[in-house]
Amino acid sequence: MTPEQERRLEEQLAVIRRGTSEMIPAADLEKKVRKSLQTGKPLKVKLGLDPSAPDIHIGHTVVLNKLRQFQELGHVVQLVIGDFTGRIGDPTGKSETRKQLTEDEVKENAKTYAEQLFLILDRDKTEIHFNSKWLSSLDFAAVIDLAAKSTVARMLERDDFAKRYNSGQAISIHEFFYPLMQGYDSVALESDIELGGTDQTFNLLMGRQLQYQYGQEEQVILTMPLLEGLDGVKKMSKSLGNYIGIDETPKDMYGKAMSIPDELMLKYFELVTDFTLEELEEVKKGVEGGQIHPRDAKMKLARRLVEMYHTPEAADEAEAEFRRVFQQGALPEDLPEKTVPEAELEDGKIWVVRLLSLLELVSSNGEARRMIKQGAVKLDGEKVSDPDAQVPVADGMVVRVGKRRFAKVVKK
RNA sequence: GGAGGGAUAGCGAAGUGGCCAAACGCAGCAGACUGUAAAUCUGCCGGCUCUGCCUUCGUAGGUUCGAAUCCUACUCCCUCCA
Repeated sequence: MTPEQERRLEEQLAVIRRGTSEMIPAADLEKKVRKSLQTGKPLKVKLGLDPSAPDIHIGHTVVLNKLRQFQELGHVVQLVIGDFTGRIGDPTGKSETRKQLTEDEVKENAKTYAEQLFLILDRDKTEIHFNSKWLSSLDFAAVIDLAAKSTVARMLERDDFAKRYNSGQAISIHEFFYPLMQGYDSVALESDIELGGTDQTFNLLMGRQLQYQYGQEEQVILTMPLLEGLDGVKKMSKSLGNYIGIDETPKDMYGKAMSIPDELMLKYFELVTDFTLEELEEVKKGVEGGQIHPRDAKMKLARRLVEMYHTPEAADEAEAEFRRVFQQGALPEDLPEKTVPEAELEDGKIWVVRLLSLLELVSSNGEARRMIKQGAVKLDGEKVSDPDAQVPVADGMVVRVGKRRFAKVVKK
């Protein structure tokens, strides 16, 4: 290698290392990158995607950002859409068997994925694969052959299998095939590197093992830390509702970012923004040393997120809005308008509870009563405290429930 | 194939004839406070025409003045043995 190549090797490794949780094995990574530099052949970096949840949130971006970095280093990304896996359905959720997807749905989801993914990834350096292409044609003999390449003991090393096994919960046989299928994807694509969250470690390792057994050079595993969601405890996920979607409105994105627990702030800075290492360090020191107010740091985070997925102007607006509504308790810029039919009125008046229901500010009359009793309801800024009150309705009246629910009345 | 255990509100989990619309925890919502939709504290948290009424404790029947609790059948889940 020329000194120039050595320098680039170090450069690449530094970028790759940043923020990663584990590299297995680190030595092989260096070997792969070295070889790529020498031969001029880009590395194939694989990421598996679940086809059933095509809404990307910033938790996903932890891994996606890393992929993007690989692309910037000249490598190629292999996205594997697990359509075959998705068609079988995931058995783990006892309460709800995951919906089995039709081919059309998978296609539709893949399209949605692509749209969102290319907000982050470079389209020209991305291959999209569907794993049904190779998995659906395996016959039973081939499946047995695949199954023979691992053991029950090995499967039980996987954390969630081990837990379920030990606590006497069921594990279906075919669940053992999930890691095998995912691993086989790597064989089919001859991947050099596979990325995933730390929870994927076992599956990723399976890819290594299978590649070895099928006589290929083994892929290197790169795991990224899991990002906790808005609750600060559980992994960010759509089903838990603790996520920030990358296609959310600036206002929501900003607000949600502000609602993460303070302790999580720095992790967000590191994993989901494009702040440089120096900027990161500065914020970290500032917050820890007390020079930067945690709220201001968080506002910076929220701002940057909006800038990344929208525009700086949108970020300005979102911030102004946040200040107005939450810091000053004022009304938001544009209130959703809801109509109240004249027929509901009697002498121009209406029962408050009924009004709140009509405006869809509450989910039931019971809730409306509760809100009123708790002093959360205001009509044009006037608190209403009697659940039985009949109130006059004026065109353009602003109804507010709590801090976040508003409606502007339009009579009809 | 045999034996046993289980199914309770969004989730987890108590409750084994009336005091159960059902403890408790989590999540959620509201209020206070603040430094923000953080943290903390307090309250609420099935529905309704709400000091009362109605519908809920796997499903369908039954016993009883009265059932989440007892009986019968069914469905689903789990464990152990073979």
